[in-house]
Amino acid sequence: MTAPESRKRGRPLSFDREKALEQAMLMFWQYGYEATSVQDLIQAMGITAPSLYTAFGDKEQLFMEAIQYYQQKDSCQVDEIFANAPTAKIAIELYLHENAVKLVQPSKPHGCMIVTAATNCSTESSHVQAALAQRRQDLKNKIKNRLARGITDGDIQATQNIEQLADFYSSIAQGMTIQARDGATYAALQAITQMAMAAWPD
Amino acid sequence: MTAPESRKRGRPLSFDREKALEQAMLMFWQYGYEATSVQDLIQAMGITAPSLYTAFGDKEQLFMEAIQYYQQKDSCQVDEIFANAPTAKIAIELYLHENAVKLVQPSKPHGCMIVTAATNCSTESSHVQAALAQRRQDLKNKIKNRLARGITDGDIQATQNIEQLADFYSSIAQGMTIQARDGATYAALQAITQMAMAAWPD
DNA sequence: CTTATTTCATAGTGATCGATATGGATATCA
DNA sequence: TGATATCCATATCGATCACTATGAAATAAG
Repeated sequence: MTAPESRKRGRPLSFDREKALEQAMLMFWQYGYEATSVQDLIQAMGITAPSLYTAFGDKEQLFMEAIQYYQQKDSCQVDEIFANAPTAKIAIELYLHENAVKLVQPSKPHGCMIVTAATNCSTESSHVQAALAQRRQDLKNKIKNRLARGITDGDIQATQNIEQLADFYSSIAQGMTIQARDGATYAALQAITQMAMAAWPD
Repeated sequence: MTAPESRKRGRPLSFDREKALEQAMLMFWQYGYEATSVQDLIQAMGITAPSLYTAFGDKEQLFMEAIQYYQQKDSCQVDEIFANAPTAKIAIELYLHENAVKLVQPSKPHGCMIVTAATNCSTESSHVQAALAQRRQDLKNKIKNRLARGITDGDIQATQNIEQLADFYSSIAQGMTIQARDGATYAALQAITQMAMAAWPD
């Protein structure tokens, strides 16, 4: 019962779709959604405008795919980190450390794309802005859930306000992004991580 | 030796320049430099395009004036806070508290304009971006100087790394800005402040 | 008054924005 | 082979971008 080898009918793509997507991601990552023009994109991707629109829909759909690609390739694998960490405190610390690594990758834009790629938006692309805000909320929820597991596991006291803790540590990650954008080194980001962990309520 | 009462010659301005500047600031604050069009500006300011260009130069000069106006009217008066605080720790705590107030003013855009107004910029306005980065650096230097005074005053141990402390607390302030943009309440921001102060090295 | 100076309102500048119509080129299918 | 499907290249769409040329209106100086 194997599915038929349904190969596509017409003329095949003359470019590597994933490589083109990666180039688009790098542009959006560095300049943000609106400040990156379609002209900029097709130049970086090495294709023509009609090719972009047939392969990716429009600028917004391309951006959404770029965001997805970014989360898969260039951001923290937070699910994995949280699942494997033995305690909530170690989970947060490992996350912040890994975050610091991702924020200052050599020959990549600095900072987190989810935080920076759609801060300045006109009303026409407010739903793009909202989509990124949702992803930031998703991360905060993941942090909160990991802290809740810490209470279940017994490594966090049940009296702790995990909502406030989640707010604090997601705020830390976001502050590190601005610092990275402004030229902070990996060492400086790790120092911020270290200080943030000093605020942990033991 | 008083200067002569040099009144301007031609037709006087038919609008309140400061009120127009304030409206422009609000637009830039909310949407950022590039995403705010001149059309948006003149509509909010209630003037025509030629009036804008005569009174403020061009879009970039208007933005720079708006930034200055923002720092005078709607951001923390950090110099005053730092000068009057008895210790470095109290100085930082008062600053973060006051920052939280400014980040979620009712009927004003949330978050700090210096952090958010030029994150997504094309290469053409990279110097606008650089100007805001410089102001963020200025703030970090002020924090560092206040911490250095703490060592002089004897309320911080001389062994403390004030560079790292300044990085951390400016990172906190910037993280709070993103939280405010994403809908954090005043109480939530104060909780972040409280946790950040728990990291203070006593 | 006349003259000089500055602002105002109308209208429109070239450039760039995101997106596409058209038709030829290249592939699979029968 | 012919029919069908998809992609590529050229050229261009209307809308919007920041900005301004033109001339009338409003003030001060002489």
